[in-house]
Amino acid sequence: MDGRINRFVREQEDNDYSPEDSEDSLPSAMFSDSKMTSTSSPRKSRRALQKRVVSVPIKDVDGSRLKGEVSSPPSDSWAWRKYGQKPIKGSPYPRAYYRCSSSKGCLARKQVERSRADPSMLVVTYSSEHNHSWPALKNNQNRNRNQTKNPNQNVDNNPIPTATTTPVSVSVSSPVTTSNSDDDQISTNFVMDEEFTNFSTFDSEFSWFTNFETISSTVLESPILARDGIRDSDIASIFSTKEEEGSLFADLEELPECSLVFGRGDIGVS
DNA sequence: CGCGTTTGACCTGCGC
DNA sequence: GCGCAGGTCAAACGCG
Repeated sequence: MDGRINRFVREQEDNDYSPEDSEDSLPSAMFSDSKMTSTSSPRKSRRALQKRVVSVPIKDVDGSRLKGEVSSPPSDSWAWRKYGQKPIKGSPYPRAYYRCSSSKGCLARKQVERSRADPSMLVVTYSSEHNHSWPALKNNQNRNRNQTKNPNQNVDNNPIPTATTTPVSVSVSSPVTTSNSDDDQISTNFVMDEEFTNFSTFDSEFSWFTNFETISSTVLESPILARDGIRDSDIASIFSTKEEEGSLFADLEELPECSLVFGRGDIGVS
């Protein structure tokens, strides 16, 4: 992985979920209530589930390891344990299911699959939130072990971030997408990436996390905004959603020193 | 030994 | 009510 790739993040709040606003690679059924939780956990309405959908370029993932299956999931700061994989109807690519293993009892989960619209992209859907703070070193050690275990396995690589300055774009999105296809949305993302803003970020895997954090607190995709242009007021209104999103992945706010770097605006990272 | 992945079976929601 | 499809469980196994 070269890590210097833009990662296109979309955030959705299922409160406003409608089938049209999902990835076409994410069948509507996945957003409705299902056995998302174990028998020991209260079952939520599928529509009540919060999730974040992230598109991640996988150009750095060599095809030999793919063999049509889900490639390595985008790394973030957490340890994830794969607990299932399913072929998805209509998609040549299976979907992999991960749960957070950074902390016992953490309900955070994510799904990883390749985008049907753009096989060079991975679509990662996060649901639930971490109920713990920054992963313990123990997990980093385990993850490091995983990296060397078997390169063909779907494991998270979670390197200690090295700070570099990389232009990273953030897509802007409204919770309800007007586009009907991934292609539309992705192309919109690219437009926005060029025009909107740059963020300093970490190199390698951590750029992904930076985007995640940034999106969490700021910007959503918006095909409408993308077409009509963005004003400061628009951005400000989008930024104002930070508090509303605070409950989801709230622990991301509890980052260690690196969280300063994740902030918006002019960030100098040497 | 602890943690990971793999994979088939099972459970559940949803559409018809 | 039934069948399908997505999501999860859990046993088996691998790795260091």
